[in-house]
Formats: sequence, C-alpha cells, structure tokens
Amino acid sequence: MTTPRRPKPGDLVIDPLPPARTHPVSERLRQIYAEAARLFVEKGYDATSMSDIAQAVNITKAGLYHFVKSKEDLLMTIVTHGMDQLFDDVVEPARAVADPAERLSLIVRNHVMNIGRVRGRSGNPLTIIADDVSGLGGERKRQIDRRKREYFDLVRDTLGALQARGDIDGALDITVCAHNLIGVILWTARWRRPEGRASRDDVAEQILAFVSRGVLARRPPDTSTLANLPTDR
Amino acid sequence: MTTPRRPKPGDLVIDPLPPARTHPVSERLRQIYAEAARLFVEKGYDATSMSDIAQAVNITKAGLYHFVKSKEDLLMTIVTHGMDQLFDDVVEPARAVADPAERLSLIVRNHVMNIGRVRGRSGNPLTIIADDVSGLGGERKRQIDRRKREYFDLVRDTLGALQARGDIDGALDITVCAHNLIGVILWTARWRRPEGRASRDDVAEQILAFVSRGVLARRPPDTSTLANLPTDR
DNA sequence: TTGCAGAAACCGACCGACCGGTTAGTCTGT
DNA sequence: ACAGACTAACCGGTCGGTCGGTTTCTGCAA
Repeated sequence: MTTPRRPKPGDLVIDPLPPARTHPVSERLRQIYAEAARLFVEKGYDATSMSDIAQAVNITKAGLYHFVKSKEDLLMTIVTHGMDQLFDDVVEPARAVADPAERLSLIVRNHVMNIGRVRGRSGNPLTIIADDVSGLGGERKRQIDRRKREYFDLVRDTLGALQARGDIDGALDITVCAHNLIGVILWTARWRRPEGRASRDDVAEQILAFVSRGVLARRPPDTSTLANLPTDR
Repeated sequence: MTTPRRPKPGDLVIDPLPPARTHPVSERLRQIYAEAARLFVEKGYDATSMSDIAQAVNITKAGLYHFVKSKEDLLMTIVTHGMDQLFDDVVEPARAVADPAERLSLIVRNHVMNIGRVRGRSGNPLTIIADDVSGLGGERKRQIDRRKREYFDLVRDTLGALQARGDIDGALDITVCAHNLIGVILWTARWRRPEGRASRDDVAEQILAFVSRGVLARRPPDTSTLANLPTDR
C-alpha cells in the first residue's frame, strides 16, 4: 500500500498517461490508458464497461485484464496522471512566481492550455473527470481530494495576496472568487471543441480578461463623467 | 408522441417535480420523483439503480414500475421539470426586462437562487444533471439541448446588447463570456453546501460582483496616479 | 349501513442481458 | 523452455424490466 509515486521532473515521462513503470511502457498499455480515458470522459465512468475499453483497443476483456488489475485501478491511474499533469504544468510553475498578479495569469493560462490538450491519440486529459471520482473507494478518493484541495488553496491564497495589497475589492469573498475562477476554467472542458472557432490560446486570454476586468467594466477610465450616472434607463 | 407540455403560468403547478397530470398528484409519485432526482444528483444517473430508488421510497422495484414507465422516462421527466423551472424562474422574467444590465443581474440572481433551492424533501433541482443527459435517446436529448441552447442565446444576446452600447470591452468575445458566466453559475451547484458559510443570496451577489467588476479591478478610480505604473515589482 | 365491484397500489418471483472479474489454456517470439 | 500476450468460456451478481397475483382504497346501489 505504498503511495503511488508521481513522476519527478527529469523522469523522461512518456507522453500519454503512462503508468508508474520503467521506461519502455508497452504500446498496448499506452493505448489502453488513452482509450479508457477518452471513454471515461465521453460517456462517464459508470457507463463505460470494461468490454467497451477492450473493444476500443481490439482485444478481449480477458486480454485487457492481462494489463490492468481492476476497473477502479484504471480510473485511479488515469485521474492520478491527470493530477500529476496539473501539478507539473500549473501548480509548480505557479509557486515559482512571486508576484500574485503574474501568478494568477500563469495559473489561468497554463490550466486552460492543459485542459483540452490533445496528447497522442488520446482525448483531452481529464481534470474534469477528477470531479467524477465517486467510483473511487475511501483512501484513494481522499488522496485525490487532498490534491484538489491543494490546488484550490493555491488559487485562493493568490487571490488573498492580491486582496491584501488592494488589487481586489475588499467586498469580494476570495473563497467564492476562487470557486468562480476554477469553475470558469474547468467549464471550458465542457463547451470548447478543438475544431471550433476559439483556440486554446484565445480562450485563455479571453478568460484572463474576463476574470481580470469583469464583463461590465468600460474600457479605459471613461473620459465623459456622464458614465457614472445612476442607471440611465 | 405529442411533445410533453410544460406548465403555463396560472397552471397551479404543485411544488416538487410533478408529472404532467391533473391536480391531486399522488404523494407517492411526488416522493418518487423527488428521491430519484436526489439520487441522480448525488450518485449520477448510471450509478443509480431502480432498486435504489424503490428502496428510498420504501416500495419494491415492481411497485415502483406501477408509477413509472422506465428509467429513461424518469430521467426525462426530472430533467424537463428542471428546465421548466429554469425557464419560469429565469428566462421568462428576464425577457420582460428591457435594460440589458438589469436583465443580466436578474439572470444571475435568479439562476443562482434557482440552483440549490430546496423544495419539500427533495434535494436541489438539477440543471446540473441537465448536463448529464447522455442517458437520453436521440429525440429527447435533442429536445433538452434545444432548450439549453435557448437559454445560452438569451445570455449571449444580453451580453451582446451590453457590448453594443459600450458597457463591455469590445475586445471581449461575448460568446466566450456567455460560456464563462454560465460556467460560474452552474459551478455553484458543485461546491456550495446549504449548511455552509455562504447563503444563496451571498453567493448570488458575490457572483454578480465577480462578473461585473472582475477580480482585479481596484475599488474606486484610485486617487493616486501611481497606480498606473507598469508592473510594480 | 352494508355489500361489493372495480380500480389503484403494491409485492414476490422471475427474465434475459450484461456487469466486473477469473480460469485454463493457446499462441508467438526469443 | 519459457515468459509475455492473448482468448474462449465461464463465474456470481446486478441490471432494467415483467408477470401474475394480492391487498387496499373508493364509489355506489340496495
């Protein structure tokens, strides 16, 4: 029952969803994790059967069990890998940035880029499904929840630092703001289509503008003082 | 195969999840829809069995099928009812408001209040699960999607009107903004606990402030001109 | 007030399909 | 020879749903 190691920087980690193993992870295994992740995201964990996954990689269910211990293990590995990516791409880089405004920009940009990234032939890694971990039993669920909490705290503390130095209106509840911000980011996974009009970069910049200035803020300090009248109809 | 009617104003609609029936809908039926909704939200549609639902209302599965035609019917009725509420509480009132800024406020407030409302002994009505309608076949899924689209268009058009009159920065993509806004609202269903610190009203006002002014907008037009320096530190 | 028919409410037993997972054994490359 | 990759057949169990029957409620004629 050792806690599953996650790849350290310099680990030569292979692109899509590698299990914690030594180097030449078999192509099959990669394929299995990639297809399983795609199906879990597409149809949901409960609605995806092991036969579905087996069929997607062109082996029988028994063949699939040659590589994988259980369905729950499969989910745990996938979600853990998604979390690893989140920490490698977002959390650790963010912690290296001292200025909270810059840190916030980095978090938004990197997280949005992380979501919807297409790796190999797999669909987008999850983070979304990380919310759908009800299929995980006791200790493993707690492990994922702890890392989600860690990420949330990073965001909230960053907003807290901004509020402390006066960059955020004191009337705003930074805990609620942190939820809102994360909600906006994660929501992109549900509406953005890779083939759509908006690229990942576009969306990242749009979201940054959205959360920074808000939707109703007029562009520069408006030159005409008329703008401040109470509800002009 | 007539399209299921939804209650018109003045219909004397009974509180939690009534099927389309004449007045004295049986208590059992109300209980069934309420418990089913609670379980679907709690564990997900696929992970909830008909036996679970039957047990929750203290009858056998066969007894349950006396009231309900199929599991999919149950889901469809619940989701349709959730949509009805969204339209009654948010869309139709919003359409009666001419000013787009006021309309936006109404949408945010009423939608946040609608989510997490507790009716009778049922949990919060869904709108969340309206995203989880993969269990619905062809035509019925399309029917729900059409109404989701209608709501989305209302939000986007409202933002469009605000942008047209200069209240929203021209650089912002209002389609992305609409997604962001809806994401923030729906996300509340995933993190807000009724017993928690923040009331529904609190959250509604916080979100309104969040999307209006953004997080990084300093309070009033800062009196010291020093504030406009490029990235201090 | 009673008797009773019919409808609504409900149950125990059961169905075929499919679930996650296992077994025993067969290929194939080294 | 042997190990990894893989399969056909199968396991106990649960799924959504059905069946035939019994109880309980309700309206109404005598």
